[in-house]
Amino acid sequence: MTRLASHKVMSLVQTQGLKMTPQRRVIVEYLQTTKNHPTADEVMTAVNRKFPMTSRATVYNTLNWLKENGMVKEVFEGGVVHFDPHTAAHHHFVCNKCGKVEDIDCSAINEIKLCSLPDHQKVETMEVTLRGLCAACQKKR
Amino acid sequence: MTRLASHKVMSLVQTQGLKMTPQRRVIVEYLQTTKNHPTADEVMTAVNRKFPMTSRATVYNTLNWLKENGMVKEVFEGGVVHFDPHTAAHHHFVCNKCGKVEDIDCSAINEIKLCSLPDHQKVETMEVTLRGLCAACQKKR
DNA sequence: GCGAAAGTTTAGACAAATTCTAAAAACAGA
DNA sequence: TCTGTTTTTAGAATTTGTCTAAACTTTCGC
Repeated sequence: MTRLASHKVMSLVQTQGLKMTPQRRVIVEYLQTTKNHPTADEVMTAVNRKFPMTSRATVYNTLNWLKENGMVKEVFEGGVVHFDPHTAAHHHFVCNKCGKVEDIDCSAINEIKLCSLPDHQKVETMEVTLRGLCAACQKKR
Repeated sequence: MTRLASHKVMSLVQTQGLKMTPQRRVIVEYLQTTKNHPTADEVMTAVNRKFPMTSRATVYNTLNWLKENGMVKEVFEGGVVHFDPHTAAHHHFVCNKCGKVEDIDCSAINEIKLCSLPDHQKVETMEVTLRGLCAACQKKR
């Protein structure tokens, strides 16, 4: 369940000769504490609660930088791009009704066995997306 | 390997009290024959070869209507939204190098067994995304 | 601490993708 | 054919994301 870790961000900043700014700090903090997979817009809103002048460019630059360095993953669910700060191997559950995306621990899914692929592709990683009804939407029925 | 079937579209049209127009027919035909996962823009271009006046709105309306009725799936590849007319249960292989997406037949992946989910979500469908190197990119090495 | 060099942020312009709107056109049934 | 409804169309509007140049911070040697 490895989440985005501050010390990793700090060492990235150092080894790349970058600077740690308050904006970057707040974006990383928000990603660390959120339970969801926020959209760029949700990150924007959260950051603006602390720094009302933060521009879209800063949010996108920071998210893209984190993404390029493997600190967050981009996921597409319900027609919208989300950012997932949970980068260790894991899977997703998407609610067909409310669109919410939840992390599913690797251990919940038994070993997946592949038969040989038709085109002999070399598989490096695999991820499973489950779809259905989340707990909350089941109750609403 | 079920692909978008005309008779299913026809019965959708009937049960929903809609009309089968030439534009809808051409969009469905294009989706049936393409080997790829086209973007909305590619569908637009294809349809305009037969009906040069077809507007964006019509293309998007039709694609969204097909999507809402489960006749096509929206997939996100290389930062762009594509439409996948191949709706029977199947999986995807994404090349980490060239970004190409290939359909993987269900039979290539053995039964996936779920342990009980932490939050008791009700799973309806599951799909696997494999990532690695496609045949072409392996050769280029 | 101070100041210079480098990296960063900002606001707004820009671009692409998608949705919305109002009027014109096409369809299906009487 | 007439009528009412559904569709299509062109273009405007919105959304999402990128780019730019000028102003501003951070870092680091002094």
